[in-house]
Amino acid sequence: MVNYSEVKRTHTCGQLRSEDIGTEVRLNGWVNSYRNLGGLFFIDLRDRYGLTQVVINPESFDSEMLAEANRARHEFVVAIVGRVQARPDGTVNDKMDTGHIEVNATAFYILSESKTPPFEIEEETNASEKLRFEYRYLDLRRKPLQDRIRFRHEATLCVRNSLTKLGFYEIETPLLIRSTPEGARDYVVPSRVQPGKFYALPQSPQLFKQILMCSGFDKYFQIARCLRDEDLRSDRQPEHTQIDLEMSFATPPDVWAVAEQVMADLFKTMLDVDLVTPFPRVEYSEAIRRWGSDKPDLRFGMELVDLSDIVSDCDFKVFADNVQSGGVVKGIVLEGGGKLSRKQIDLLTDVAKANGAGGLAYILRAEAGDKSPILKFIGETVKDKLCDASGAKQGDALFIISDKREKTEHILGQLRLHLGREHNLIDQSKWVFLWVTNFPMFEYSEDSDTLQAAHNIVSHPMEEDVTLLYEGEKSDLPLSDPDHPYRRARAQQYDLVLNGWEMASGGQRINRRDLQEKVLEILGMDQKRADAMFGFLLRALEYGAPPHVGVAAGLDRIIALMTGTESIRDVIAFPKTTNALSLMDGSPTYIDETQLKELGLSLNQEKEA
RNA sequence: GGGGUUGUAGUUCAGUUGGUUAGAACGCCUGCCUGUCACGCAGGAGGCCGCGAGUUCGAGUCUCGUCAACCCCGCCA
Repeated sequence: MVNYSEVKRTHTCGQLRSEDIGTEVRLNGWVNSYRNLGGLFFIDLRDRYGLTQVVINPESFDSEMLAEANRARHEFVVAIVGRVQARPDGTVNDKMDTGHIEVNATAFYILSESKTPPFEIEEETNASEKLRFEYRYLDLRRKPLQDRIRFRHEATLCVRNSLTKLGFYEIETPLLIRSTPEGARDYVVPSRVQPGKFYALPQSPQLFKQILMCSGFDKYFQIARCLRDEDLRSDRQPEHTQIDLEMSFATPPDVWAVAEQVMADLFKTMLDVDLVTPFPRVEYSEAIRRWGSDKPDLRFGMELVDLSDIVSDCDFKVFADNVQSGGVVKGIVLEGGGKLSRKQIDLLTDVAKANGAGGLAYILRAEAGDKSPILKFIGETVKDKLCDASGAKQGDALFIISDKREKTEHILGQLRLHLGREHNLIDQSKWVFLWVTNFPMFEYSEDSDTLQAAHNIVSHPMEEDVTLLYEGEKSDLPLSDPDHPYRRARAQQYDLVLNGWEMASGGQRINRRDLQEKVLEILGMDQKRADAMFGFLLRALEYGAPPHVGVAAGLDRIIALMTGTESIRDVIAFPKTTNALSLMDGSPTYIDETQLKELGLSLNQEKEA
């Protein structure tokens, strides 16, 4: 057994260049590949910094050590001692950063053996995620993952630097907090010292950062872990990381400027991309109206066109009646879509139906003439008007949805995205940021006939809409009516959207107890319950709470977008599956009876054998 | 909670109408090979066809259930 301190590396595997020729070096690393030519023997040694070719010449090697070198296999950890030399003419490898040199080994030691890995450690693997998650330590050895983890570190550092320069303090908030079961489901942690009671893991540091504002910490930020017990997606993990920040004596434009500065620094530092600030801003209502989404992807056009007026008294009852009863008829135009086949149209209809549409009307403007299943109902005149109004020209396709306003816009928004992707209308090289502002305070839930916070219970109403919160209780309108005062109230609440992804969300917070209580009341929370749940915040608001405003940005999504991957699982070292399992450590697990007993818990469900 | 796709060698996949001994590539093992870098050549080992029932003379293939991975809807203030 070799004494490691004697063979510890002097250089990394990505370091050596032609200037180092002649230097005596020691390298440590993993055997990335080996090529035994029957005597002459090559090993590519890998570490996080790169690859270096080691050549082993039997003539300069004692037989014992040669046998050892022959024993080396993929992923063995080895140490070599040798001299850097130029590669012979014609054997330079331009694909490698270290391709002009090699290390001529004089000694070789196996530091740690490896079983045959379950999948090959190479740049592009086609191993399933299931297998990659189970052996995440091997998956993480692959260059794309190494690069993304490095990128994430540097990006996070950049964010810390930017915010520090802007005068923000990084302050940690607790992980064990009280459960406030509004919104997402909490992960809970039983207390041993207080049997029967539970902590919750934070869905975000929201309330604590507001308390910090009350404490006078002007400008706060945190790279904060947030936990939500909800179903997963490729862009959702049970634990994700937010760049969370809050500032006092400020208004939304102040926070936008900070967020824009952080993003601009980040994109300049990491990608050498110059972002144009300030980012465009659009009101929520306008975003919905024009793109059918509160997070529109503006890398392509295809805006929604309102066609209601044209069809309000046409002979096609489906359209006319819908408009008469308060619905809308809107459309989008696919340029060059006039030649879509029946089958393609059927698929689009499926997309529309999956999003709640009853059907999908269309007009195909082909050379042979306009084709449309509704032509016989609407007639030539109305058809021409529809085409004119929507800008559908010869060769284009116009898709039309007729339903209630919200539903119509939602369906077309989804259809727009689908078409954008399907027909490659999205310029992948673009970074299009957008602030969507003035979200509604409340959202109506049809299931329970109640209102819910559209984003967050602490959002301050638009100043001019505060009175609506007090008019609402006197209103005769049902909550289901979009004209109810509560539903007309807008919040000083905004999202930052990048390429159709919600990247950040924030708002002006309520800093008065009475207003906060009013909002909680509208959300159906009586004073007692509000006090039990949010009493600590309400009390803090009674002792001089400064006006404050903040934002939280999803770090995982930012890194995913910046590194060009669709899934945030690719930028998290140890992600969970869509069933919230960690395949590597096998969590979650059952726990011992003694552990349960200590916590005062019993299961009402039989354990598996 | 609902819908979809998938599950066969270590890995990625093929496997006909239900029919003899389930194939390929890569990886792995052995041998040969002194300038390879996707090294090459020759040979070899390797299978609970996810799991459990059922139909059938006979199931990788058909049916039902179940588990898991991924995708979509719901959900995610």
